[in-house]
Amino acid sequence: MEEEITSVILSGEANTHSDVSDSTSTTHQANKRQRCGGKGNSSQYKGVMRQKNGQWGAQLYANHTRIWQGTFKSEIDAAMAYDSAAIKFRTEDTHRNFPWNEITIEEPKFLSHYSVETVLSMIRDGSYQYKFMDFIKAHSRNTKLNLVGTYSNEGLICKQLFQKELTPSDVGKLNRLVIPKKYAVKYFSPVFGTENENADVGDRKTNDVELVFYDKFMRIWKFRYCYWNSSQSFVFTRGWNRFLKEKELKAKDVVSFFVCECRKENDVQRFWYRCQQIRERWHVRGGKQRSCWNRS
Amino acid sequence: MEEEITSVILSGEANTHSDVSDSTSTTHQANKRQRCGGKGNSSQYKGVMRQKNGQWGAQLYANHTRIWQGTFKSEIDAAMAYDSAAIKFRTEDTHRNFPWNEITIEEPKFLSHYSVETVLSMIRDGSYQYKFMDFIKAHSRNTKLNLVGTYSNEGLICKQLFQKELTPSDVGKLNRLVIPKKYAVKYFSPVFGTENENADVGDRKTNDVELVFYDKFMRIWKFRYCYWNSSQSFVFTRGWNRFLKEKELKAKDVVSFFVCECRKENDVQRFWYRCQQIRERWHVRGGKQRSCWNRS
DNA sequence: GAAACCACCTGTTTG
DNA sequence: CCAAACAGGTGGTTT
Repeated sequence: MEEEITSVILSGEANTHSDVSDSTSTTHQANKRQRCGGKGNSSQYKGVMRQKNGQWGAQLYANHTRIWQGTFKSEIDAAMAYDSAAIKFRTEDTHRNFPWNEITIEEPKFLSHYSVETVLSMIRDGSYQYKFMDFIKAHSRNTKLNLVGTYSNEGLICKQLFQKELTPSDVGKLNRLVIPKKYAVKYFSPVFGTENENADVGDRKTNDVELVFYDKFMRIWKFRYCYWNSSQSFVFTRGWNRFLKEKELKAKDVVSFFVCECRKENDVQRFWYRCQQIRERWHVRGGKQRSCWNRS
Repeated sequence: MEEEITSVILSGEANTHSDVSDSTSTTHQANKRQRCGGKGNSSQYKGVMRQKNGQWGAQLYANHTRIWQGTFKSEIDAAMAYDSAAIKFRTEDTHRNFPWNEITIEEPKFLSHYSVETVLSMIRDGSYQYKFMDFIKAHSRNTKLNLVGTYSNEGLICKQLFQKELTPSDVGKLNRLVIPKKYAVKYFSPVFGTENENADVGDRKTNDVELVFYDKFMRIWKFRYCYWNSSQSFVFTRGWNRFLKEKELKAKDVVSFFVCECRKENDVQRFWYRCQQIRERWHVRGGKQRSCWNRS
């Protein structure tokens, strides 16, 4: 029984029809506000603070100088940006927001290839995580990708929401995953801003959001989640193809979705979605599991 | 030589991308205005009058009470609605807009199954013709569908526009009939609203219209007629499959299109398209003909 | 120019 | 039985 854990963090951001730019754009609407123990503009993470516009800023001090890593829609993103910058600007044994794992342990080596200016630039424009993961992937070939199953998810409590066995269409060229309606309305309705049914405040309901996940390697995955009027179905579209390819998903693999809470030093709870794929291609007992989280 | 005459009336209505509702909706744009001898708000048909919005209303009086059958995009539809209601609300020998034929002769029996309220409701929401034709189909089984060829088309003068031998693709699963370009531009250009080439008046050219036909049984047929940029071809799409199945069309059957005028008591002319299918499946002299009309 | 993406479309299946 | 849902498609547009 082979098992692979892929942690994915999701953040929903609404796309308007007039804003279909790439996700690296900063013009997207902010995430849905969530009062997850927010005490003013503070954060549970070091170097992270709430911005007036609802996003999260990351900064650190080195040599009595404030170094700004930029603003992020996700508190997690900001905390990770802090960690990355801390490796470059401070010592490796400085305080971190996230414990070292089999991925981040490679980060100092990755960072050594770039100047501090380049690192800051990559962090700010959002390309950092992609490039770091490319680096990891390139090097994981040498280690035969045996990174699977070694993730320590202490402090993480996950509850499965639903799962789906992938159809040939889900893994085909249609670049879409059909989310069964009952689960979509049950778990993903809020991301459309339709949780408030009597939306008479001109809060134009959108049925087009981008869900941002991170896998267990903190690799970022973005799925466009939308509703197709014509077929009356809920789907993941943009980004799903890439996920299929990289994870080598096949028909009859099973994707499970979870919601998780992450407990840190204090008792602040963070809510996540998590998805997990169980490969059952040969109808034998063996399988392969991946999982991802999705922050609501 | 078997012959089947299928009369089809066409009305074009433009689809906008913001209006993809079903055709029973009343939100579609009105048909292209046509000055076919319209004297104010009058109609050549009894009980039919032009509405301010360009549609056609139908009403009749029974027991000194005005009974409103609703508004219709097609003058013909309104006239037929009057006829149907007249059967229910008046005597069967009252004045009719259309002479009794082998189809409408069954209409009193069909109507006897419903209350007057139900009949009016069906007429108004557009479901009447569908249900009546379902009734006719169900009963035509008993008569072995020998309704063909008995249609009297007095007052109807048809001129063939073109014809096409159906290709395997036309009758396959592609759900489209390719309209040869020379015929499309010659006879169907107006329905795209591109007859006015220098359309600088903001008259957004559309290449997506729904053509509504009625067959000889006054059964409704709707074809989406559009231009495919990728293949630079004019096609019937939505609705074509249903037509194929019901008419049991096969490759090498021939479809002919006509334009017809319908002369009534007065000399008002109505223009129609008419299409006709000639079955030549076995390469023998025998064939089967159907025809349909298309109102421009 | 290819691949991805998008907004539709439809025939089967099914609770 | 039938409307809803969805698996499996389309042409067109963007990247």
